[in-house]
Amino acid sequence: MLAPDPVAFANTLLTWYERHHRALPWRETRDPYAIWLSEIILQQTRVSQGLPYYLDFIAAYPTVQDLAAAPPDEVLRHWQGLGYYSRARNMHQTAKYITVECHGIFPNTYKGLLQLKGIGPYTAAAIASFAFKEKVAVVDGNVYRVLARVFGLAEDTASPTGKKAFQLLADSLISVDQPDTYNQAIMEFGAIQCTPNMPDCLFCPLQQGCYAFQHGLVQVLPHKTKAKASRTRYFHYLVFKHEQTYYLKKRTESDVWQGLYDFYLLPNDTEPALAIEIIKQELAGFHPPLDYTIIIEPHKTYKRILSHQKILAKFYLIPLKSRLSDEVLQNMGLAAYSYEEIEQLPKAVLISDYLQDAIKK
DNA sequence: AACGCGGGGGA
DNA sequence: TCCCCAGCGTT
Repeated sequence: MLAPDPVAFANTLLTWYERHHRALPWRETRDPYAIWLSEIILQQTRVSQGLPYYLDFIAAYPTVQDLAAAPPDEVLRHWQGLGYYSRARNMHQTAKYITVECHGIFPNTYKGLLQLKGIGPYTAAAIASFAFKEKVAVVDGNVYRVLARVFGLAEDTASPTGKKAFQLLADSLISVDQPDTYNQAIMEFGAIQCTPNMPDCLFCPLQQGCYAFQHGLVQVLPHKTKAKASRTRYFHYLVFKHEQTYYLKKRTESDVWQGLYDFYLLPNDTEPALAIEIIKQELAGFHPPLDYTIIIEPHKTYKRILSHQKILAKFYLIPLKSRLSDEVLQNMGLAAYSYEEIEQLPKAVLISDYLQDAIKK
């Protein structure tokens, strides 16, 4: 059984797309800014999860100039809950670059787009084709899957040589007349028809020419290297509270949730059994001495599963009888915030969950 | 080349 | 549980 020739392959996808595609707001525009935003949001993110964020973000920042002018914390606050926060930080940086250095004019070629921070091969191809009709093929997780199965391409999608092979094949297949719609079509086909598990092979228009289907390899392709096992981390938060204010800290280190706000965190990953002793030692070492009476030990452990680590967090509430001194705040990187101010700060879902429980009581 | 980076949903 | 998602930047 031969693989379909390029023209037949593209035409089959285009015909399928016409019938089955979803109506999505970023498909109704040629504005490179709106397309850029949608593509950044959809990196490693399902359409169903990203769509509400897209609508909120485009309403808050309708133009690249609006985004460029926004305060960083506010941008991250809109991104809150979506994860991979470097996407928002890089996007903000690039918005400022485009506004100032490019006078608000988007680079309009694949090569030019690739220079921008946060825009890699996939996103450059997506913007170049969708906004400017450049004939360059997108290669994302969907495309890997469709091409690996239909053409029997067994290269590892994670290796550089594998990536090259897929990009080469993808570029050889892209429609000359409709590169933009073709790119949409192959991704949509991967998302709806040629899914990771239980693809709908029975009613697939490419079934006859599909290498994987004909050879019983649908479950095997594409080849991927297994993800590393995740590690477990114990987070012990000291929640300093004075009257109606909490003391929070902006995360600046190279770690999860960079740029977001949380509480004072015990250094390293302290074993749960040792935590309370270490906390008492830390509190005893304050200059000037800390004005507190009790540490309220948590009964609950908050759990977050990230793709690469499992975080088990406990929050030790420390009600203060007087506010922390400026010296202590300086040393610990803390600042006081009212409930209303906290609501406006960008926070990881873990922190939002805790605050929800804590403030409700 | 390998690693780090979120959060959610489906099987 | 495990896998995967319209990937990218850093080391």
